[in-house]
Amino acid sequence: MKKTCGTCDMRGMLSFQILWLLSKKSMHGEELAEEIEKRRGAKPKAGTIYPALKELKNNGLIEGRKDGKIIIYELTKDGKSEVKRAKAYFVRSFKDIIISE
Amino acid sequence: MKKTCGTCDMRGMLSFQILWLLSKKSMHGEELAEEIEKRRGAKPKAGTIYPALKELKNNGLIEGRKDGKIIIYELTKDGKSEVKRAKAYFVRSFKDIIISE
DNA sequence: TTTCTTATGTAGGATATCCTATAGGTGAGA
DNA sequence: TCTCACCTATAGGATATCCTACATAAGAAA
Repeated sequence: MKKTCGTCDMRGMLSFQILWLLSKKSMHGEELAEEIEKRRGAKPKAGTIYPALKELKNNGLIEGRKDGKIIIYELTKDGKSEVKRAKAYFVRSFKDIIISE
Repeated sequence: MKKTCGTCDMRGMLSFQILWLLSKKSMHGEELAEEIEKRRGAKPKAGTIYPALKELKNNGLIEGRKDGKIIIYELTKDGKSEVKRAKAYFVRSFKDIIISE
């Protein structure tokens, strides 16, 4: 994923954004990448998105079920509570930036 | 700064948050660290905040003026336009997370 | 069955964030 | 002047993100 923001690449948001997207709708990897592209302007590469999904799966936050050649990921119970926690932290940290529209 | 969020450490937001804070009010390093602590719950250490300030200065986005023993940082002209750009990117990327309150 | 396309996966490395630990500088007050 | 508190600063390294490049798998279509 290219550096879209000159000042800061806003790393460390990918896993959070994936979790949040999955809390709205179960999706497969490519679909997630496209949703992220809509928001960030750059599409995470395969080598970015799949390792991230693997990590989330290893942590028990998401699980995948095969559907033909694609794998649809959804939040686990732990994933659902984690996304709540993480979102609360995110909002607390950055809310005033967004509401200053 | 400790990992406050289990899922993701939300790295890469520090420089942006500094720029944004300075767009509201000129501040010195310690003050910035305290403002960030209010939002994130953890205070960036000296070894985090000063290298970040140095980098922003090297990039011509902020400048410091000595005032006794403290150095008050403020945005340069470039810094002001950069914070606008970066904020637009941030809002585009994450707005729907916050408005889903 | 062969080819094309799409989705998934991994190895290896570049880069950036952020930390611990340490040290220097400056003003305040005894 | 001497100490104390606070702010600033840097070296060095741990860690995590994200990439490029390559490889695998599986359905679609000729």
